[in-house]
Amino acid sequence: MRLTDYTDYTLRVLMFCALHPERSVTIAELAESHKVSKNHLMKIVNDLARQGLLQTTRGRGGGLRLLKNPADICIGDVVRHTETDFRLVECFDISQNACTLTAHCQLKKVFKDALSSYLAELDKVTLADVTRPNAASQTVSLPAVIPLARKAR
Amino acid sequence: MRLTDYTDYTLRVLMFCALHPERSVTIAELAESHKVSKNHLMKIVNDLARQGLLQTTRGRGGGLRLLKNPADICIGDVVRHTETDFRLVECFDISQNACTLTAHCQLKKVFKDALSSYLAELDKVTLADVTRPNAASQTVSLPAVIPLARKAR
DNA sequence: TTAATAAATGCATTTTACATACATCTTAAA
DNA sequence: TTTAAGATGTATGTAAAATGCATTTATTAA
Repeated sequence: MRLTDYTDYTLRVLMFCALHPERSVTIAELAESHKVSKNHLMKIVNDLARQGLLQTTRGRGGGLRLLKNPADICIGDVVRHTETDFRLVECFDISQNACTLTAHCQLKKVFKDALSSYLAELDKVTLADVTRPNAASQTVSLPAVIPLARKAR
Repeated sequence: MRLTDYTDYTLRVLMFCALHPERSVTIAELAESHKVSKNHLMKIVNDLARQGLLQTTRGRGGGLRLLKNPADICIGDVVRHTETDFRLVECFDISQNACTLTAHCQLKKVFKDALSSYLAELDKVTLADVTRPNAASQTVSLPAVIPLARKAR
């Protein structure tokens, strides 16, 4: 039960862009900064662009920019997109349901509820929350009255 | 983000035993009934025995028996034992922390809270709840006044 | 006291998802 | 028209999980 690096990196790409709203960020820069395969990041960036979260520009001087306000990007939604396999117990997958306790099996619901609860927690948080300069343990999404760090280094 | 089959089977072993409290259940029987590798079940049963959840008896007439009341076995605890890798984002693992946004990174807490919320949901449910004859969507643990199905088939 | 049955254990192999690497193409700007 | 950037597709590597196999140990019934 763990998230993929893909999800991890996706969040980092978004965070990095959110922290540098005044300029274009390149994949090479991200790869360097996070010690990650450039190729892997390519796919991540591409997916984010298809989702409409990032604007990408090719060619010299190109790079990435956030297309949405960080306060409008919810962590739960990002994770829903990047994590493809939420299968929890076999009964979840009706096509290969081999559970012989079907009549009694309430496991489905139990894990479904747990997953909902997990995602609901992530839904409380936005990209703005996790990139806001450390106001320790302030994770609940507030109206974005606190300005984002600009030109922060 | 998915649970392992190991966890899945573990729960099924426990459920099967809970549904047949009057007799010993064998691994062969479980393997047959659930179409699962006997070898895999061996390890699962062994782990459960070490945890004190199952009593195992070798030799002719041997098999498995639950050592606890199903109402006292909480699904959350079972999952905590079987799922070993709860790593969610890299920052979780301090030893290889390569996050360069450390000052800003509140991701850790976010995912930690989500995981807590997930497990808390599972903690609400016991083995008795999920083996009780289908009183649909009755998943909250009640005092075990409702007798378990006996000699049920 | 031996044969049969069942679990325990250790090691080997297979499978699969994920991660990474490589090659080529397209786009845009200097 | 060259250079810098992303886009895309394919191939390869890798590690965890799942499965399989062989041997050992314990128990009981004949």
